Amino acid sequence: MSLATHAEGKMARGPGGVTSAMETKETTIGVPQPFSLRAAALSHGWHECAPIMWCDAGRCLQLVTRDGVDVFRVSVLEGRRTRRRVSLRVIIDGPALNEARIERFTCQVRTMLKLDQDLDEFYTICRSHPTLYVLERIGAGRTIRSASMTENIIKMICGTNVNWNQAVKMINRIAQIGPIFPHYRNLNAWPAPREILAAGETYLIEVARVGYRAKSILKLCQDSCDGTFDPDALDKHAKTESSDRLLKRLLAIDGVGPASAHALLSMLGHYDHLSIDSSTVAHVSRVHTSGKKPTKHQIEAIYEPYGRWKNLVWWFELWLEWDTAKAMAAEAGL
DNA sequence: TTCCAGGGGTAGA
DNA sequence: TCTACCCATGGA
Repeated sequence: MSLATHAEGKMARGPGGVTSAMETKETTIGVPQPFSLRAAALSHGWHECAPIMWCDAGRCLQLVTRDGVDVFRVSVLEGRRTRRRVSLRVIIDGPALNEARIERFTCQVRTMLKLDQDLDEFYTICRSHPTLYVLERIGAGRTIRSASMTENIIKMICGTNVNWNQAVKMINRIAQIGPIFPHYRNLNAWPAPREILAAGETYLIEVARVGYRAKSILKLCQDSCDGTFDPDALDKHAKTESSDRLLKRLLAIDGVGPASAHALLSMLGHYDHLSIDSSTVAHVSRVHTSGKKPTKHQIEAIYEPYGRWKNLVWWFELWLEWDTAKAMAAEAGL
């Protein structure tokens, strides 16, 4: 891991109002090809939701994150690209940047972009797929998530039964509960469960406008604080448990039903359960059933041949219909 | 005004 | 297990 560093003139406020010098440090992560940071960042709508941002002009993924009471900005850019590997530059701004913190934030980036997942088998499927064969050329195939599963679950609950723009507004208003990174547009890190609890049902309903979802969000935060349920332990379970076992854990969460649970399962790197929602039905109707509304069983049958990659196959079939994906395909000469 | 969106919970059959 | 209905919200 290479490391470059310099201290900036700015000061950051620490515990008890004590200030410490803002620093900037940079490290790199090597990613095997095929990989495009832009394709991963724009793989679905999470990049529109604080504290994650994508700057298309600068081709930069940004995250406001925290360690204890300190708040940091993490910027990720593509560096050197060879035939085999892409180098990612990870630039961290914040106070008291020691090795442990840099390692912690680098791990967050790896988790968000699922960089440790081997997609060779998925790309083999894509090569003989009528539309997905372009993914390898674009460098697409990885989907973005938030580093914390607590954050992913709350965002998923906000996305139920609303159009996406409305979900983004709910999520961004919840994010405003979190501590501010004062040196860059006053953006917030994602709030801890205890901070959401402190903001209370009044904030969630009257400010964040999450409606009936407030009770589910507060219960998740309460269970997390009590130690009754640790959402972030799901990442540990995902390494050893079957998808069915993980699914049971996810479905036990208030406000998480089959569609959300299957999407969350994908965030944990398990793609063997289809996330069937209104967009799935619309996509399958357009692409597979000649405009006829398909049943759940028909959708399952269509994607069954893709085995443990079925949810990733369906998602990227839909993704390739988006204008951003079409533009990336055009740039790749496809 | 009505419908619906990147659904979930619950009651009743 | 399946179906119907209700749940807040806000854009179209």
